[in-house]
Parts: sequence; structure tokens; C-alpha cells
Amino acid sequence: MNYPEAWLRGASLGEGIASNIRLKIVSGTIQPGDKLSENGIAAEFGTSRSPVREALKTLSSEGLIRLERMGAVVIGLGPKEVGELYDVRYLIESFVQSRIAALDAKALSVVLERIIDKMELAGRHRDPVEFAFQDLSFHETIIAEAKHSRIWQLWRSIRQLVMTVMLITTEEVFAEGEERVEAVIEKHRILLQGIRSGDPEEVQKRVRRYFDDSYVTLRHSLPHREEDR
Amino acid sequence: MNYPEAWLRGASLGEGIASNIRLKIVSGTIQPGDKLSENGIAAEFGTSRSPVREALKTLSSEGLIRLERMGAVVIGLGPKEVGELYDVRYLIESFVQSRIAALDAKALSVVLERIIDKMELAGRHRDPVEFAFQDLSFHETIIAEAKHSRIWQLWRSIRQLVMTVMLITTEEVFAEGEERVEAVIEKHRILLQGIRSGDPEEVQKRVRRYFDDSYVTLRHSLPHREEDR
DNA sequence: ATCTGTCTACTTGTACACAAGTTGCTTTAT
DNA sequence: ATAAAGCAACTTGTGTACAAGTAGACAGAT
Repeated sequence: MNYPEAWLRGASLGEGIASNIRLKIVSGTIQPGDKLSENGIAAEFGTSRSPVREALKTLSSEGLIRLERMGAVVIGLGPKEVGELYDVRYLIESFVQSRIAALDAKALSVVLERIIDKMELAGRHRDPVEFAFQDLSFHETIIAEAKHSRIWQLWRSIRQLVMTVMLITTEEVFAEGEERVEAVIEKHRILLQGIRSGDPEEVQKRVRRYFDDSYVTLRHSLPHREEDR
Repeated sequence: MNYPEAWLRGASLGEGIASNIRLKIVSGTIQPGDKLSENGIAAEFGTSRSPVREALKTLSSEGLIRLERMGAVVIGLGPKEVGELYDVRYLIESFVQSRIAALDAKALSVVLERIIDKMELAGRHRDPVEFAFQDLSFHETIIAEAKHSRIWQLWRSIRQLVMTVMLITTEEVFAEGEERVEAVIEKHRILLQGIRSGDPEEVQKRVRRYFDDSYVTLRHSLPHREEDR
């Protein structure tokens, strides 16, 4: 699997390299414990070390690799780590939803509605890349609504990683058939209804359930990648 | 105020530059909206652009500046942003404390006890730098105990920033007299007692109170920096 | 006076060069 | 055979050079 070109428009070489390596780490092509050298990667991508350094720093700040004296060592993203990533996503969205004023809900729900429409369209067009992107947009839109600088920065620090995980899981969901795709869309509709209701307790319940469900889906679609090691 | 040399031992030029600029931003010497150019900073610190690029990337990942096409623009850290930083600290510690097994509490509390002793010592020696460092260590030790890779990475992404804020507020606390210092230590003792109790509800209550108190302290010690602009 | 085009100075992105330090192997001495 | 010393091939950190692109000022035309 390759990283979608469309997601790299206008990006620097460094960002491109980071995205490629990130995908390799998440998909398991590169395994935990592997060592990455700047020269090696530069040779692989046919660039100088400068963009590679930028990429490694990015991946390090995302917690995917650890920069050491000699070489960067891959931390990786096994089932446990993905679960932990979803812990944080839940923390963020739970916090954010508790902060969204009832006032904003109206305008917000219109935007979210349109994103869900785009997800449906992408589903019909069998376009997992676009689908994953809209899925990400849905959650990002909600998070942005809180207008909380630190939460937003926190989201930015895991955004690319979440995007990559979504890309992989969405590919699998699409491969498993139409009803799985529809189920994902339905989950977002349930979230949206919660926001529309304006009832804080109801919202929290639905967010909680969304991520519980997601975790189950994850356990179902990711682990077999681990087992064939 | 200058960044403590002791906190930069073994650090690269890039980290040093980042720490210096970070302090300037947090203390208000550099203000939101200001533009930083790589060449300018390189000239100021007498280095080449390479370490400066590293520093700017670091500060960007901490959310203190925003990298744009031309120049990096300072986002800054006003009272509102510091409050939001404490929101995130509360989110982290609240989550972490809920995950610490009663088993671990014993060994953990011994370590925390020793850190509090060091805080007392630093208080008697009138050494705010050491005091702030131990304060940071206290919280970091608790967070590490959860052994949660994503939460840990989240902490790492704000660690330097928290350290810098602590440095400044601790200087002020020390300037205000002994009893203020003792009050800070007492707050940590209360947290520790919560952990020792092993009662989840009690722990959550004390964590909540700790950060509520901290926010009040913050409002008291930071805002006047804003007003004299 | 206003609009337009060009030009200059500055910006970042990338490549490359060099220095200092680390790792691990080879060779030599016992 | 084994241990120690030295060497060779790597590593990263930093400095420098160049290319492409942008912003703003200035001059000229309408």
C-alpha cells in the first residue's frame, strides 16, 4: 500500500518522507526495534539528509520512533498502542463535546451533515481514501469547534497518525463489504444525533459508545497483522 | 530571566535555542503575532540555520509558534492559554490516576515521598530552579507509572512547556515568601495521601482540587504580566 | 491619481561538506 | 587462545551554498 498522492499536495519532501515511513510503521512493513539511519533513508528516497532529519523529528514527536545517539529506533504501533491511541481520541472528543455550547450545535450539525453525505458518496464510489479523509474531517470539525488551543494542538500531534490508521482500517472495511461501510456511516449519524439533541449526558453516552465500538472494530481488523509475524 | 544552564546539559544547540525562545515566549518578551525568521534567530544566537530549524520545529510541535510560508509567527501563551494548558494537565493526571493499580501505589508513594523531601530541601535552600524541577518530577513520576505510551507521548509534547511555566511561577512563589512555598509542598502532600489511600474516588477528588487550586494560583501570579503590556 | 508591471531583497527548502564521536572488527602482544 | 589496542566505517550535529518562490517597493503608463 502506498500513501495517497492527493494527501501530499503542496507538502515538502520531509512531510512526504514522514508520511511514507509512518505508513510503513503502522502497516507493519517496518517493525518495532528496527533501526533507521538518516543516510539509509536519504538514499532510499533519493534525497539529502535534510528532509530526512525533518521527517524523523516529526515521527519522533508523534511517538512512532525514538531518536537515540546512533540511529532512530522504531517504536511501532501494535494492537496495544492503537488501543491507547483510541484512549486519547476518546479523551479529546469527550472533553471537546462537553465544551461545545448548545448554541454552536446548530451550525456545527449542518457541517457534519454535509460531511456524512460526502462519506456516503465516497462509499458508493468505492473510494476508501476519500472516505477515510471525510471520516477524519468529521472528527476534526468537532474538535475545532471547542476552540481550545491546547486540545487542538494535542489533536494536531496525533492527526497524521490517526489519518494513517484510518486509511488502513478503512481499506479493510471496504474490502469486507457494503454493510460494514454503512455501519461506519451509521455510527457517525448516531454521534450527530447526540449533538443535535443538545443533551450533555446523551452526548457523552454516544461518544463513549462510539469509541467502544471502534475499539471492537479495531481488534477485529488489525490484530491479524500482528499474528503473522 | 535566563534559562537554567543545568537544564541544558548535553543538549544540542537546537534544544538550547528552543528553550531560550520558549522562555521568551512564555515570559512575554516575545509577543503573539511577532514574526521569527530563521536567519534572524541564527544571527542572534551565532549559529547556522540548521539548529534554528530544529528549534522552530520543536516549538511548532509544542504549539507555541505557527510555521508559515514566510516566517514563523508567535502564537504565545497568555492567561487563557495557560489555563488551557492546565486543562490538559488535569486530563492527563486524572486519566493516569484512574489507571494506577493499587498494587503500584506502595512503591510509587515511596518515590513521591522522596521527591517531596527534595522539594522541601530546595525550599530551604531558596533554590526555585531545583524546586521547579522536583515539582515537575513529581507529576512526571505519576504519569510514567501508568505505562501508557500515548499518554506518555502526550506528556512529552507539553513537558518542556510545563517546565518553563513552572520555572516562572515558582520564581514568583519564592519571591512571595516562605508560606507560599510551603503551601505548594502541602498541595503535593495532599495528592500523595490520596494515592496512599488507594480509594479511586478520593484520588479523583484530590486531583481535581489540586488543579483547581493551581489555576487560582496561576490567575494570581501570571496575569499582571499581561496587564503591563 | 491610480493601476500595473518589474525588480530587489528576503524567505524557506534542499543539497552537500566537514567535524566529532561511536561501534565493532582486526590485528598484535602476551 | 585470549585480551587489549588501534583502526576503519559508520553515525549525528552543524555550517554553508544554492535554487525557487514571495512580498513589497518603485517606476512608468494610462
